[in-house]
Amino acid sequence: MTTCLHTRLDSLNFLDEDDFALLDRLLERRDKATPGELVVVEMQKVTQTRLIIDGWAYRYRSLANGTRQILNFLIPGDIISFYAMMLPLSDCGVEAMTPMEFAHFPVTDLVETLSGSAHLVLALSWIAGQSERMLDEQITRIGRRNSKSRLAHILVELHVRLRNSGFDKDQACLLPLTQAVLSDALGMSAVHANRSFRALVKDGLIAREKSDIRLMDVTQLSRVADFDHAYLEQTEVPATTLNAIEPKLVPT
Amino acid sequence: MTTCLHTRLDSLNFLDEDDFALLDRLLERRDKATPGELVVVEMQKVTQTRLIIDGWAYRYRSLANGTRQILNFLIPGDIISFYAMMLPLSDCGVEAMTPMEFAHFPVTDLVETLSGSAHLVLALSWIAGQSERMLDEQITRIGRRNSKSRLAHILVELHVRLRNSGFDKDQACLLPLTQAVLSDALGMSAVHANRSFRALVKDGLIAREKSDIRLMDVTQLSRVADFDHAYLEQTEVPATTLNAIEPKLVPT
DNA sequence: CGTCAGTTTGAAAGTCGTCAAGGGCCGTGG
DNA sequence: CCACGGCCCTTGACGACTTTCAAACTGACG
Repeated sequence: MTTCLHTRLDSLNFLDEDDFALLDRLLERRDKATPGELVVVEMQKVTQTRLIIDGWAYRYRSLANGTRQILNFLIPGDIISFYAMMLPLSDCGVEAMTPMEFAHFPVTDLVETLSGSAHLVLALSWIAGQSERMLDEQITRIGRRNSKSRLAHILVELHVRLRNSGFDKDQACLLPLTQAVLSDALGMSAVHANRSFRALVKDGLIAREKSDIRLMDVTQLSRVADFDHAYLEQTEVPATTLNAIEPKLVPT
Repeated sequence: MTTCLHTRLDSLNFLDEDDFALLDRLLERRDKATPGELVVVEMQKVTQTRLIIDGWAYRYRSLANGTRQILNFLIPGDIISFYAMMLPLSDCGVEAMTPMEFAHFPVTDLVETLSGSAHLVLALSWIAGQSERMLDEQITRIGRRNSKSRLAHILVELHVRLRNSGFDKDQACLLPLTQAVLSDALGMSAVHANRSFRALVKDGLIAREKSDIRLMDVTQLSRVADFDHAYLEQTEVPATTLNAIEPKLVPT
């Protein structure tokens, strides 16, 4: 049962069979969610961490004025409520966008598993570090890009993330995003999101396919978005870091 | 030598003397930076992790169009380049805003220290989790708040963070921020930042003090900002999480 | 065939950025 | 002591970008 998480972690090239065995045991219990379902409720206690096997969700925050901000999108291979072990009260909600399947486990199991393998600590820290970079990019996108390039940018990011999780070029060009969802993610009104959307359609860069979006020309989209691939690069963890933990695993 | 990090971690109530001893050994080597100095350069290899002892900095990204986005502010007790152990190429720069002092250590020392204490792993994960929440809030701020409440909001956040790091009420009301810096952090033009600033001054909520900002009425500012204190709360790590690692430390 | 969610469009109003010019404070050097 | 430059703040006018409101359109589905 190879998941998208396996695909991402494989590229790190340092996890051995034992690590994957520990991981697999953690991922045994499965669950499902339907579109619109709240996987995590805002301001509520969270005791489970989840790994997305299939389907899309988003993490969001509601504001007092009735609007909401989507913080980021969650796709297969992403972890939900990773920090729940330290911060059990969720500051944001998670809503399923498509039918979903995920593995779930109590946070205590996660802690136990992590204390069993320094390799896994590193691997999940690497995932956490990548998510932080995506938040950085989300901030930059909303803060300093105009609406058209904002839209192009997030589409390219999602495409690249899908590719990194093992989807083929074609699959990674079909995104289950409505314009209302995009507007909440990009910090703009739905009407304006539509206008930016239309502009990209007119340029032949994207197209609507039912209620999905198809990327027609990723290269050109990257250019419009001024997209810098570096922040999502599947960089290797440096050997020096790995050496620093080996002595603890195999005491001489 | 009690640092602001100690103050923050003390409130967690689960680190023992040995943990602090390990930590202190990590923090022995010190260094300084002057205002405007680049502590971390964008797109360059990072081999050191730092802990801010004193002074302010910000983390930022430059864009191709010549603008930049400040991602977050770094104050005493904050860690710089925590993820450098897994992602050695920095995706953002860090610039000193005031004279700074920090502890610095090679990332390998950090990895070694962490593999020596599961408690410290949790403690630093807790710090990392908090920073992620602040990034969430930064996204929400820029995406879904108007300029006046955006400004009020970040000022209150910085105030609360300073209090959490051990500064007294008065110290935590004097922030070394120029309007140009604020505008880059809030995703607006310097001119517009000034207008929002003036509006808050006129209401008597803030005042300029040389090139610093003084908060005159934090309560009222919180109201204007629609500030929700929950995301910065110094929550305790749940006992169940702590229990989950104990067996590994003291095998029966 | 009606409903519903999602999309599309226009017009008017509001927010925000750009350009340009001027002011205050402070440290340096004459 | 004063002049000068540099950095930061301030303000007005104008134009660009974005939101809001309102109405209509489309395709999927029972």
